[in-house]
Amino acid sequence: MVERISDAEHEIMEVLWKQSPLTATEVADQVVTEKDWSLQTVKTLLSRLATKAVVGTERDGRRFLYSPLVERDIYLAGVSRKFVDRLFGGKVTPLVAHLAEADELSVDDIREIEELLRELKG
Amino acid sequence: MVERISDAEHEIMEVLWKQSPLTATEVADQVVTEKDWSLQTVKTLLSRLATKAVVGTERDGRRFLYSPLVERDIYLAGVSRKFVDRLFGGKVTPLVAHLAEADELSVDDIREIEELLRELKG
DNA sequence: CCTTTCTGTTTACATCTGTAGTCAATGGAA
DNA sequence: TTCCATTGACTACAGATGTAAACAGAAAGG
Repeated sequence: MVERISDAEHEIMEVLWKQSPLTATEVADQVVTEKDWSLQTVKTLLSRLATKAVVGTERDGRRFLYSPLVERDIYLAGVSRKFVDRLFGGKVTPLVAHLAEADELSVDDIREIEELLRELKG
Repeated sequence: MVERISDAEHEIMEVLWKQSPLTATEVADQVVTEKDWSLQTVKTLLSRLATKAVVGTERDGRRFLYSPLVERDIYLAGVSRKFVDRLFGGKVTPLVAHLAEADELSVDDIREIEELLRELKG
């Protein structure tokens, strides 16, 4: 069971999933292009993630190098599951239906998903 | 933009979406079959939802009748959108792919979704 | 050597959440 | 009329979260 990751923490994880290991400063540099957090904030988030054992630390002289300990896929799977369970009674179909009705699905999306499903069956 | 609804609040909303208007006690009775919350807790959650203008109140003598002010569909659409945006870069296909890979999709699910997509195109 | 600069650690603090307890008014039972 | 049960309002309080400042040790520059 992966520990819960908050929204802000998730931003940090995305950076590390894209590239790692990174120092706190490097993470901050990446993240700052999106959000406007101070270096301190990024450090706090990294500590919290380290405490949760979601990122690992490796000493490099006087500083740390941070890397994810949880794979993005594993994490996403868990989160998706919880999401679908909570809002759609565990069924994916209503979710897709919903996104479709809300015009969130383009024709291309539909084609893509159909293709995907075909592969799944094959 | 619908105000953020917390997990506990969402439970309450589900009850009201199923049936409304209801008194606090009635909501508590419904909800208690699932969760084990005290009446007080339910009342607090109802107040918070009322403050956020997500449920409306209508006086009925000395008590209130509560009803949702936000449609379930609208709410779900918003939440789904945010979810897909945040975790899958706004694309639904990766989400479906993900659920599929995690064996979350049964053959029946796949058939259902295909059917749904067919209708969408038609 | 002393001062500045990195970097992690500690502390802070407001807001949100989950989960109630308490209070005061009020309406119904006796 | 007196008292109890019901109901909303107010208060509480710990843990999570977002957002950081302050501090302390080390490294590097002068």
